[in-house]
Amino acid sequence: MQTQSRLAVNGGGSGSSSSASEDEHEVVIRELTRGHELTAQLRAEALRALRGQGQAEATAAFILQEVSRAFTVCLTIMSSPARAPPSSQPPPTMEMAPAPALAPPRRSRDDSIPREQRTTSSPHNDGHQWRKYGQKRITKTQFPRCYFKCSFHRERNCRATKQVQQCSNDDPPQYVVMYFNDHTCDTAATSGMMPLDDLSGLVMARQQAGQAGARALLDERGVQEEHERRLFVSSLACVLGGHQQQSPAGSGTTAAAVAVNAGHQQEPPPRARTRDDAPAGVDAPGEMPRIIDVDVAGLDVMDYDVTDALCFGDSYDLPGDGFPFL
DNA sequence: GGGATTTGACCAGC
DNA sequence: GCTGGTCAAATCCC
Repeated sequence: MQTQSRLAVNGGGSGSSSSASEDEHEVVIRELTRGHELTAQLRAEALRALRGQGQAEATAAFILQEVSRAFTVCLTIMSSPARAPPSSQPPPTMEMAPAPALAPPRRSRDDSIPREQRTTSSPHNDGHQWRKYGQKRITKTQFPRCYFKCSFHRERNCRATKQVQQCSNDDPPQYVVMYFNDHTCDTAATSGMMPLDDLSGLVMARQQAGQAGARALLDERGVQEEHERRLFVSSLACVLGGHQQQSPAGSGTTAAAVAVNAGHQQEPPPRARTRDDAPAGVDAPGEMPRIIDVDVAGLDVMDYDVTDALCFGDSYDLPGDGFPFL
């Protein structure tokens, strides 16, 4: 995050006083808070103005949701103790530059503050691919906690992790999902030929309903989500390009959607590998800059920026309760 | 056979 | 020493 980086540089390397850093820190938090509030107001106004306009309404809602989410993430990071302005710490020197670690450092308990936390009945539906790497029974809790890493943890050195813990036996059961570290893989579920939901939910589902039931669930959801995914990509292309493209019966794809889908078929993403595979930091062959060739109105649409999250992110349930940050 | 999941062990913080 | 987070060998599944 650039703001963080600048602050870190200014606060440490310039030799400025700690009080100046504190002021700067407060200003950043205040401005972020104001930005968050204004975004909420803008969203209300936009949705009122675009009410009943279908795709435009959904797109505006999604974009503003993402803006709001960015503010939330920044505020969470800036408010965490780890980001507190230096007070009595000596100014860092050049020798304090991060040394190459021999082993990936474990997360200290001070860093155990999640960048995001939510309670949901569908912990799997967050638009990313996760791989379970552990499960632990936590004392004084009824249900075990499951630990997930981004599937691209090794390939792209993505440090994003999440923890999923069932918190109630309601129907449907509720899960507390905590997210740690941001995705650096720049990859959401759309990039994969994997099932369109990530596997964490299936893991939980398998534990509860048995594998046969989970497979049936996957098949059913896969068909439905594939259909909805195409509709969303189609809608996005229409909105961005100002085109009102007819959807062929049963297809629901546009030229842009076809381009997206064709691209993925030509370049199937590398599947998640085991620990025995390529060393970390080595990109898989065939990786390419992640710009989807959506040739509408001359726009290049970064896949995560819009299309991924629109198709698979939290806003997948648009326009219902998919706006937890507003 | 390859990849994902399970699960006991290990490690670090408190 | 206890607890939570992660590792990695074993196992499972397709």
